[in-house]
Amino acid sequence: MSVRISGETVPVTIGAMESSSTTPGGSSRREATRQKLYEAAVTLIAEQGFSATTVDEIAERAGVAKGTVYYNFASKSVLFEELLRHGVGLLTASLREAAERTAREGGTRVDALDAMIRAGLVFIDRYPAFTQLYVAELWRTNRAWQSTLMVVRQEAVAVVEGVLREGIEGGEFSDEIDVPLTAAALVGMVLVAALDWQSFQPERSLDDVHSALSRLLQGRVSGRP
Amino acid sequence: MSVRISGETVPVTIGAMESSSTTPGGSSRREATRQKLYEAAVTLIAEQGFSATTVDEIAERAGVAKGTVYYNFASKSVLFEELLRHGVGLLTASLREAAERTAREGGTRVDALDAMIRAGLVFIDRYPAFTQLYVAELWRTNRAWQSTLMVVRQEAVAVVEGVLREGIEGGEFSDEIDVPLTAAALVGMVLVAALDWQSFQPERSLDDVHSALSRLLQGRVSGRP
DNA sequence: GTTTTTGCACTGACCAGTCAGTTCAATTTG
DNA sequence: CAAATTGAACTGACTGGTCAGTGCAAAAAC
Repeated sequence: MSVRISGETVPVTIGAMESSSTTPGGSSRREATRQKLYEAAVTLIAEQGFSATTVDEIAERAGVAKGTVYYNFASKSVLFEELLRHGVGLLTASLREAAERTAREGGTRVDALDAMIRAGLVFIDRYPAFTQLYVAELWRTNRAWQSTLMVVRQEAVAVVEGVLREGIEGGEFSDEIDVPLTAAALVGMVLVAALDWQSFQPERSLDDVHSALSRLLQGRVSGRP
Repeated sequence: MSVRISGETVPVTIGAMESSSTTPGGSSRREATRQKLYEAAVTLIAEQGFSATTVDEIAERAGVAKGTVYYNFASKSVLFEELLRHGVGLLTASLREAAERTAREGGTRVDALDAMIRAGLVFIDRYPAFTQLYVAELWRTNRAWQSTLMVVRQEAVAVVEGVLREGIEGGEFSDEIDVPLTAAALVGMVLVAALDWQSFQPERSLDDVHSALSRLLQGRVSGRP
């Protein structure tokens, strides 16, 4: 069964619903297979892009039969969409944890931003392929998973925005800063610096990158150290 | 072959002209067709990605037959590669111009960076689709045009790095800043803030975005205005 | 005995690239 | 001038190949 919505034919899961996309519990065997498929898909799609990556390739790299892919995911797009949700979920949790830990330990909001920068770098260092793929898809229009991306992006950016707002309320930040734009700029700063680090100077340490970004955050670029 | 007219040596398009891919002169008809193809390709690829965009679509949107695409470009990849070169060339020229203008008018290096931020924003505002597509491809590995991208990226980033280095030499910037990383971070800041502006709050003015980024650059986030 | 996976043949849509033929503006010829 | 010629530019039907998704019987795992 399917329904036409704005020119796209969208499948409607009625009845059944077995495990559903959000994959809450499920048998651990199934979950392990899904995990293998995520891992295979993420690197292939990061390298080649979504359309250029075939389901056969994904199955082969995961060491699984093609039929298994379709047993676990309704389609190639759905696999990808769930992969996105999964990955950004990890990032958001990590950012939130960094902000909360800083607050708990009595740090300032600048400390919190700094901790989030580090958390972002650690994430990118650990999941470079995912980051790459996410950046490549985020600003595209007219794609099936567009709305998923927007929701998921907002979750992550909202964490940064939250810290900025708290800082303004507490008088730590100027109340003239533009919260959404500044948050986006900070995210971009970390994202692009980290991707460049990975791609073009992988020999640098995470601490190097972190301190360069800290300095920029704290306006210690112009003037003496 | 060439002809002298009023002291100038003017090339005359006679016969063959093979043309070659770099398209220096070429007949104006041909050049116009190429331009139409660039414009059609840039928006389609930005929306859908390279692999998901068909040559038929590009031809149709350009109002041209499919054969014409192959008459003008050796392949779909070559069309794309030349498009990349073309676009980044425009950006680099614009950044360089901003830096030079500031220097000529006696501005500081911070002024130069600020002018380059603005130039970047103006560029992205004018060519959002190109920017989007560039970001989506830049960090991919294993693609045919990988080397083109690296060269072309370095040209643009080098302009920023140049200004940073001059600022360090002149004592205006701390000599502890990490030039390549800071340049990448600055580019990322502008890129992501601008793309987010375009995608998620297009009603904001360029000046709004510019002043938010200026503030961040000058470390006026924490503390009073 | 139920769930999950396998292996593999098959289909129908789609698409990059080709090529024989057409158009047309500029040039040459009578 | 007009007719004939030239060749670059363009056309679009066609081809060979690829790939998402299907169907299913048998095996494996739990």
